[in-house]
Amino acid sequence: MSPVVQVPAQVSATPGALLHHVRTGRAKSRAELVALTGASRNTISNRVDQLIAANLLAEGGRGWSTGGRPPTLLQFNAEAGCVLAVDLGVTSVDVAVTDLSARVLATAGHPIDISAGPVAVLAEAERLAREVLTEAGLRDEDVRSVGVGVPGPVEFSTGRPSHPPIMPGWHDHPIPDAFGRWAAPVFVDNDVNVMALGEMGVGGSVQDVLVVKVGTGVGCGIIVEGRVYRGAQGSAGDIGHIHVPAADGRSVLCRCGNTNCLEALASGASLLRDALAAGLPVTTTRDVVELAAHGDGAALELVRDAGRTIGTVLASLVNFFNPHRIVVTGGVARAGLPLLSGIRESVYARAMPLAARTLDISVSDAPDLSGRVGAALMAIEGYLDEDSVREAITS
Amino acid sequence: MSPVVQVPAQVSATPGALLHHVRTGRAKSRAELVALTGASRNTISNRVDQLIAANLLAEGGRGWSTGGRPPTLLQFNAEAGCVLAVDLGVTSVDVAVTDLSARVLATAGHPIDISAGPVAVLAEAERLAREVLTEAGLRDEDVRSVGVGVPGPVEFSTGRPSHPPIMPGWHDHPIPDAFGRWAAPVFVDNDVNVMALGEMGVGGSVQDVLVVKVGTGVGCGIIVEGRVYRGAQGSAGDIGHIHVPAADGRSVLCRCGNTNCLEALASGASLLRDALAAGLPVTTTRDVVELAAHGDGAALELVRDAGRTIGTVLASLVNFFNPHRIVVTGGVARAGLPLLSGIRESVYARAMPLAARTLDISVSDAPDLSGRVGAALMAIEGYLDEDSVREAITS
DNA sequence: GCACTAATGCTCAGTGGTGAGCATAAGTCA
DNA sequence: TGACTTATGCTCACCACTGAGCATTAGTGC
Repeated sequence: MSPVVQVPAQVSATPGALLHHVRTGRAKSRAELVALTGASRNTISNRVDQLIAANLLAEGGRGWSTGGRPPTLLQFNAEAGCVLAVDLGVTSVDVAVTDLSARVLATAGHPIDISAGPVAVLAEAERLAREVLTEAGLRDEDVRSVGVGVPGPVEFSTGRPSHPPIMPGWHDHPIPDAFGRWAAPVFVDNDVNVMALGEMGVGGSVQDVLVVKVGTGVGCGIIVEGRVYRGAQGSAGDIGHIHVPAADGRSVLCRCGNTNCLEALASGASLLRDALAAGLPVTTTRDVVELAAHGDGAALELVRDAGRTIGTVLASLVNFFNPHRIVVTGGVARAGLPLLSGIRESVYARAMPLAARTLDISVSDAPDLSGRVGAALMAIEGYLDEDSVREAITS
Repeated sequence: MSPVVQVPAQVSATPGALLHHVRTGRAKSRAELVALTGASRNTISNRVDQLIAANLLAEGGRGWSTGGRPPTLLQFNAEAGCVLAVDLGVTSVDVAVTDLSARVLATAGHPIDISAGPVAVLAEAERLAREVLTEAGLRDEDVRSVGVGVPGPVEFSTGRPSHPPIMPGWHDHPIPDAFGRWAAPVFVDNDVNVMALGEMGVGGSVQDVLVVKVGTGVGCGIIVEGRVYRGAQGSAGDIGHIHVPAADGRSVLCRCGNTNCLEALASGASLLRDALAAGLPVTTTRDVVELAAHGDGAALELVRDAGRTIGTVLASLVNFFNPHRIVVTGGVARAGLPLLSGIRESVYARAMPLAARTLDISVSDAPDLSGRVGAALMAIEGYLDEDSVREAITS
């Protein structure tokens, strides 16, 4: 007898699922939805009608004929509302309004110090949110949900930070309350998880992906089969304090108290420290990255070296996790190729060929934006879940 | 507005799901199934009747009253058939027959050399399978499915090894065909994945677990939310060739051609090599493990040292993956505490406290058996899937 | 023994998805 | 233009699950 039969992967046909299939482009017409879900034409037709009545879907002309009547194309009505996306960083807060397909309609940012505490910082975030809404010509009632990324561990279900090491005073603070002005659900998560969503994009395929954020520190978002993986305590992806043997045998003290943590040797903070030590004319990490991007030899070598160090850790993780793809983002990722080539050098040298051969390592297209886009996607997914959609079509 | 509302985690109520809930002990009566699944009493009652008629469930007396009529207890009929479990090792093949709750009814093994090729080895496995069936007093028709664990990468859907490094001649060989005598589906997977299932047990909770096999080589089975994680090419968990800096700065050549791979420094093979170099009276890895288990100082220190080395790698993986639990199994795991304490020493010293604090690191209760039990569980899960159950109750 | 409660069985109307069948719309192909 | 094909709409018998209601069984507590 033959072994396992390939399961036809029966796809759900609930209203929310149908909407999702159209949004992600997996189906563009009623007929494709029938083929994809296996549900009857009747069911699909009725539900699509409901979704159109609820203004979530719209008919958009005719498609290409394949020998008979061409299908009526369906498209997601991304203008049926908007979401607020908040990217809380260590030194700045960035806010955007996007439509329901995460297209940025307006954005604004402001330098802050995260250690100023939640009240001051969140007040600034709320101010910026009102500002971008006005700029985009939207009203408070248009806001469907709010997504917030923060640089530390968060209890996702309550939206409260959980003993964040670099956010003094934020522990257990109810972040959602700051956005009470909008009668909308607020979703809060760690910034690397949020960025991981941003890098997956709207039609994020069902894949295993690592999103490495190289900013002031180093973190990693983990996507298992298209969904964020959080681990036992929600601290999965915390690779910044993995122990790394320094190439030259030196011992570097990390802010966590140990020596030779990954982010003590290769991060925005370490780049700045080493650049200053080398006498380069810089005052911020951004300066170092800019220098490297403009081809300054010393800065370039520093960035490439950081890449090599990160790559040694990623090589181990590639063997262990065997991802389809690794995306590098965060402030230092703006340096682009020098960082990437350093990472690739180490990974391809040290990871097993089977896992490394088809592995795609790339840098984010817009490292600055991925936090906001990810927060928007988180908010959109949260808004368009099964329950909300059901509610929308029955009311 | 409040953030995410806790989802009531609606549990499936299909026949296969009901069976699963009873098997795993999540529900013990019709009433509990109603409460667990949210389905109507009617539906549950009908389906349970069908499952009883199909001989998959049985009523087993009355439960404890909570003030009214006590529930009629349901139990899984584990004697409704048996499965064959085959554990293919590098130097031996072990076969067991188990009932449908993975209880071993009979088992047998035989030394082989995996490099003798698939035809000879699988013939021996088939012979042993017939032997254990006879010993357990079972007939060929009682066999519901077959599970096979092999020491190398496998394309799960076809049951064929995929360029296995230590199984010359096995590439693409259709292992299921060797068990054609039994009109039953054959499931084949990598031995660490199989062992991971074995360590999870029948009622495996929905958790994130790493199962580290320390045998001739070192491998790792990954359980994400209760299910085996395989990665992009199915090579996830291949931690044997992660690069490790040797504590004493020496450089050890691995069979893969690189230096200082984890399994070059800490594995059954390296233990034997180092024990021989130290002049210990041993000829196999098993001898070294026995010596350590009996308290020989030199062997003990070798094992503990291997544990420390493995622990350095696991410390990184704990930060990255944040598992609930790590289970150590395989031949070397029979050494028990010395290996475990070495691993714990490194992990607790180097992993982040948040992830390490509640982490449970333990050694398998029966390292020798976990391959067979895991193969049996894989076979049972494969047999009792939704489709098979549906077929069983309608025929 | 009696009131109460919980688990289960059975019936029946209501609801929603299925599949077949028929009709229609809007293309392609010869 | 006419035959064919595909996408979609609509109707209707059928079936499975639901939820309410009623009955029965087998415990607990007084």
